[in-house]
Amino acid sequence: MVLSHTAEDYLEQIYLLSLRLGMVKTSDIARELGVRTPSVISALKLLKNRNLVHYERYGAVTLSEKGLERARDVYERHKTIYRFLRFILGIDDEIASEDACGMEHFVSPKTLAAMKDFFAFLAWKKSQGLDIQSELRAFRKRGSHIPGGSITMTSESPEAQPLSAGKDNVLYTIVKLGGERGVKRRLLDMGVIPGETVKIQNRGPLGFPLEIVIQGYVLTLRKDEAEAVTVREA
Amino acid sequence: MVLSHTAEDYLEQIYLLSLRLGMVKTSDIARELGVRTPSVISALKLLKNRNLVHYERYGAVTLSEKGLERARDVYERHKTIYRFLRFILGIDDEIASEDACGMEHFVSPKTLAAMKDFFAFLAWKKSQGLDIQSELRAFRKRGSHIPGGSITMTSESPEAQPLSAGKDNVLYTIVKLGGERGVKRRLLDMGVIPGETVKIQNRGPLGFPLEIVIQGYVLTLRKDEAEAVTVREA
DNA sequence: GCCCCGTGTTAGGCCGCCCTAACAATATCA
DNA sequence: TGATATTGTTAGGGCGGCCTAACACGGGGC
Repeated sequence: MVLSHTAEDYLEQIYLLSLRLGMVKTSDIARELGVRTPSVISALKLLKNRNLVHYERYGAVTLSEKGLERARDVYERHKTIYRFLRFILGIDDEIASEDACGMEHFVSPKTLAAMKDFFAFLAWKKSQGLDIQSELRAFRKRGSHIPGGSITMTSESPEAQPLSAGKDNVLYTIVKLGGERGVKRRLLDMGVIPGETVKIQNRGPLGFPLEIVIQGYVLTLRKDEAEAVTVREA
Repeated sequence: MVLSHTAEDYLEQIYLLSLRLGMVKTSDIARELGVRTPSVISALKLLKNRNLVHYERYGAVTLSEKGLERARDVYERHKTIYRFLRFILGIDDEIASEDACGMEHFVSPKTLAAMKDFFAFLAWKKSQGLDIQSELRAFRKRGSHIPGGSITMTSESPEAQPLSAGKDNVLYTIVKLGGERGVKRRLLDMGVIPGETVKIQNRGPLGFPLEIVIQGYVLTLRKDEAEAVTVREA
């Protein structure tokens, strides 16, 4: 069932309030979500039509079977993200909570699963005597940031060529992106954009994939991706 | 300047299209964002009123100084999240891209900074001969998930007490949450909810903070937080 | 120069979500 | 029990964002 983010927020909040207070009134929901009661009422009507809540005029709000399931799901996502932000990335609880509220409606099941796996992984490493969490904390405290920084140069020099034909350890300026939509999107996602400087630092056994450095990050480009990138020597 | 998420999406897309195609037409934006051209037009009017884009009837769309700045910011967030999801959590590019699109409007600067630090941390560890990234990949491949699982028991037995007065290594069922709003919210964020079973497994030198186990996760509770949790022996 | 076709634009409607103002029900207390 | 304060609900409006349908502009073939 497709549900708007606000609807999910209402469900989640009803769930949490029922845990905290036992019985949920419209005004509680309004206070908690920072909206006025009429907004809550109309939201409840919508949720009732979809059989997600039980609600009669002047009565208490309760979740239906389906509503409870959905609410728990949203809350589960919230918790996972919150914990991840707070205990792995080290974000303060205020901000972690806010970020989690925003992100909980967008995070895919796979990403969520990966976050949970991450916890398991850290626990496992810890049981082996390696406390990555506290090492990371210490690392951040030392104030080490991304080393190297980005090199940005724009030159008007000679021939443009596909990056796939480039040499190792030469600095290139990206001139243009080609390729079809999927490839292009992926390149842009990774930060491969015109004007940026890039270097091939390594490659796979058959010449591909390329390991490139851009803006201080190391990325891997498949052959079709490298062919879609037009560069010029910097 | 406060800007809706859709407005940010438009700016970002205009930026990316200008990088890819040089000149941006309304129809390009529509195609890319999956909306119809009239929607683009009205969005552009709004952006123009805010001095974020330059745009004349039947003309090309370009970003203003301010618009470019904002677009770069959104794109920067997108990239960081995408990279984090893809290269640290190991999500496939399709899903990572979608998730990043949703999350980019909600992630706080601190969280973003923490993600970048994480990259730096991994690079540093790698330079020390420890490749956490590939270890994590291998770990996930083995299919290890959260060990232990959650224990859920509900008993109707004796006195309720604050968790702060609890003994170590005894299983408690959470009955109720008290405390003021901030504290309650934090507890709920962490998954401390009525009905759950909890155990104190360790504590700080002066009795606090408590290290508790809930649903297989280890959390730390300050004194005020522990006092707000009413429990009963399970 | 004229017509036609594709593309860009305006007009106008719908829906979700929020609001304020006014009204209805309930609770409180003399 | 009836007057009053509190709380909940309906009515109606605004705004953002999307749509379709209808209209305007601009370039290519003749």
